Amino acid sequence: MALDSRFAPGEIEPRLYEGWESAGSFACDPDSNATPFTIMIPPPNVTGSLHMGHALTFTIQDTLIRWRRMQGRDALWQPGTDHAGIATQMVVERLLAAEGKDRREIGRDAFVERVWQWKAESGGTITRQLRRLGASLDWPRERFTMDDGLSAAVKETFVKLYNEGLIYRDRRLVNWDPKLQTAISDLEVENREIKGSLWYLRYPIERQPGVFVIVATTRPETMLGDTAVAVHPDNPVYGALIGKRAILPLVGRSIPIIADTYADPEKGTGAVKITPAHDFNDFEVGRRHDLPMPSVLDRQARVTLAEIEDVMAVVPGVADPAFVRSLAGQTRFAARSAIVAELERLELLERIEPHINQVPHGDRGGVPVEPLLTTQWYCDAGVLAKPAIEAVETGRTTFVPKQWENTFFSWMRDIQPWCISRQLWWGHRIPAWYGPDGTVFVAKDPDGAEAQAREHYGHSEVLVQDEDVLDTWFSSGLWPFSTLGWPEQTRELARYYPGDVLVTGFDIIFFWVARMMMLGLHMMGDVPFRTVYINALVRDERGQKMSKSKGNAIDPLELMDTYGADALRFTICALTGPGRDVKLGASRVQDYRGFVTKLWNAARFCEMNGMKPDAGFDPASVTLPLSRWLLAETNAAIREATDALEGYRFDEYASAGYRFVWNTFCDWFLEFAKPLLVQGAAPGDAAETRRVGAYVLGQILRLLHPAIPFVTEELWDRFGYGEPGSLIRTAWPEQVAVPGAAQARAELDWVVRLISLVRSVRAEMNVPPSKPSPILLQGASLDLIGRVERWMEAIRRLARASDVSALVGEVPKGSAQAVLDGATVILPLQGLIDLAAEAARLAKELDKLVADAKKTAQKLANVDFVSKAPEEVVAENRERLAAAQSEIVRLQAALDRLG
RNA sequence: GGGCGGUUAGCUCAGCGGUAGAGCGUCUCGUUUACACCGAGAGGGCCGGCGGUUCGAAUCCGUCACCGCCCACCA
Repeated sequence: MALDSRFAPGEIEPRLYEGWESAGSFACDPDSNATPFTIMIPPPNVTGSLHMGHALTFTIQDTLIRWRRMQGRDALWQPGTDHAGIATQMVVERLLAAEGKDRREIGRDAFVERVWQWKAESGGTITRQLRRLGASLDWPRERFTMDDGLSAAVKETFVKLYNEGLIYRDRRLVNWDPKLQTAISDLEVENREIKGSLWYLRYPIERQPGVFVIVATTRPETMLGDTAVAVHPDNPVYGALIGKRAILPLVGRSIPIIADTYADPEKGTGAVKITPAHDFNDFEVGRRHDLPMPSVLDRQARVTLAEIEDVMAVVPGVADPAFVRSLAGQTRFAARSAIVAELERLELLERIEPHINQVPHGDRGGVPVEPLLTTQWYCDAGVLAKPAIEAVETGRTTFVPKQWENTFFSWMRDIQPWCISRQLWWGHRIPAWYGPDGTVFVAKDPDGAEAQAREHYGHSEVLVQDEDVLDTWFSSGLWPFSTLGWPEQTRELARYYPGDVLVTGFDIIFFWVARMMMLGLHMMGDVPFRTVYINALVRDERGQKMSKSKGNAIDPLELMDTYGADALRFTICALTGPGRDVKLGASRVQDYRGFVTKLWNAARFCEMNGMKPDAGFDPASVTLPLSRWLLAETNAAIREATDALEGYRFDEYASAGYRFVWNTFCDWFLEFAKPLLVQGAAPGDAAETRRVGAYVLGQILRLLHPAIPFVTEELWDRFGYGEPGSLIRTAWPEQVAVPGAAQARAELDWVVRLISLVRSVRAEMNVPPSKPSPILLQGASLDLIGRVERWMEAIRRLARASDVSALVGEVPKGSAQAVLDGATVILPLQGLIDLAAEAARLAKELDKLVADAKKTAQKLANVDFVSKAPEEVVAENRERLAAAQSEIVRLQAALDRLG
């Protein structure tokens, strides 16, 4: 069965994954008695393909779920994808455009059909890629936010919230994306800094020729819809104008000059134009003063004059309706230029200042958002937020790291009504129907709506369903329970809700986490998950956010092809500390690929030396110090790894595994084992070493399986630790009782330090490895001499020693010397070392020790320290001083001998 | 404008009251029963600045300086 000289992820990984999947190894078991452990996948967009952020979050989730599964929990990692309304609709619209078609041409039903068709053909990309990563999702349970069950959950929720008055229709200003021609929520708006201008406009005061009120604006094109100028009631400059009227230039409309505290005397000129239909603040001012709210931009953000036509008037030198009419149908940008030019011509442009402002853009469409007055469906998030806030305050749900709770609170405590309707075709169509007179009937299906209508009208009526669909996040918000069968009361729902951990990025705390909390608490009466682990954001090697447009995105699939999924996964674990972001480049993955190779080669060595799994192995039965030491170290590694995972410290988990495999198992255990395994070694020792080596390798494979499932499973199978493919379901390692552990550790620790010391001296003195030297110990106890006897062979090999013995007689001339605990270590190397260099080396060591001793002595001479510091700290310093002093004596003697 | 992070070895980051750590890189040496995707060794840091608390501060508090992020209606 000899292992190949290299681990070949390309062929091994897919084979193992198929094995696990077909064996049902990822499945939860609702019938089991085990405690459930549930992670709901944040459903990736069905249009998506795996990017580095996915690789990170899903690696972490898979590591957690595999670990808990090994701990014997009934683990459910619920898979699925999101229909992603806008994103998916855009993808299919682009396809249509390539065929020269438009969705309006083919009609709603045909378009939706087309999207389903697209989903059937291309929607599996992301799930295939998740498999490639090794994600152990319970695939037969895969759900889609638009499938029948989840659609039923959406309708159920909508109807309930509507009946409770928590969903309602309202006509107000909404963020409108003119490119996609749909309303979007506050969260879908991102501010971009744009270098623009601040235009100062002169609005003539009525019947006072030559008198103007000057207003500053960043959006001169909206002036067509101005219905007032506001000044602060205490404004010293413009206060006198309150109550008078101004003439709106170009339009000729007479508008009042009103007093409103919104107008800040410090900003602009202190007087502000009010355009209620195109600015959120102005809308509020308009409501307070009962102003008209004409829209002057349509759904494509082109100028429309229908609502101001009747107020336009010719005012020579100020207003010219003919000019205004020429703007109709122009884009807001064209209209801006035209209006500014015209105002300048009329000498109504006071001045222009350069100005940097934050311009709201739609995050999908990428064009500036236009506040527009429309009727939309809203969800009363304020009411739903209260229990969600309380749940986090009382710790029913906790965030890791905890600081993210502040982010959650700050948004939830100031939450705005959530606009849930979208003017799209792809999504959950709003279950509302309208009668001929506009009466609204909300029901789960048309029959329900008709029944309501019959009751309302006393006879049947033709009803028309609302054209709009729901915000994608409405259905995602139900994900933690809709995927479990709700509104049906399934046993899965009873068993797996609430989930244990939600793993996600901070960027969707508002979009998704908050909505799940609100809807989960309201619909299910309990939080959707106990813990929210906010994972790091992936950045490139220079710390820049990865994005396609910047061209700095690293493709995880490419990395997996080159280095294997395990290397990528281990890298992610190793870099995922408690901080905020992870800088990841190909070179890091290459580095950690070395670890996978190291493990593979260590296993090869074990195999070559006949280390075979033995189910009957009893760790308590070992007698060799090496075995006992290794088992004690294994215990420590198990504790560290388990603690790290408990605390979501994936970096510490990875580093505990890394250190144990590389520094403990390979660097020392295998090296110490070599002399025990050669021909001629004591057969009993060889047998025990093989057994303990095989046992610990097995523990290593278990310990690392959650992070690097493929290479560990492959080795597990090849060695025959269990049935092929069984590691994934094998118990997580527990610490074992090791007799004589403390003594064995003390002994091995000393041998390791002796070897390291000799190596260090030889290297510093440039002694060629081809020139072994004896090691003489001066002042060593009988106990130490005993150790030396036991470890003679290992010390010979690893420290390049020809022999090790107690010093008899004088120290040979020209020896290198060092101090280890109470003994002087002497390497007779006459002729091989430069005595001056050796003297310098010893002097340097001595200086260091003297400085250390002095510092410690000073500390101990400080009365405050001795009286106030804890007893053990004082004792520790006393020991430190004593040890240093004894070492100084020995080093000084060694230096004197060199003379 | 409000809030949150960060500033530790050349690079990437741990450590968060008891005399500075890791990985990678650098330099030197090395092919010895796995591994050169390797082994051995070495060098390298007034822990951003300034104050304070403490017997003791990289670690706690204050303050300043940069860097990054989130939120916000500033004409």
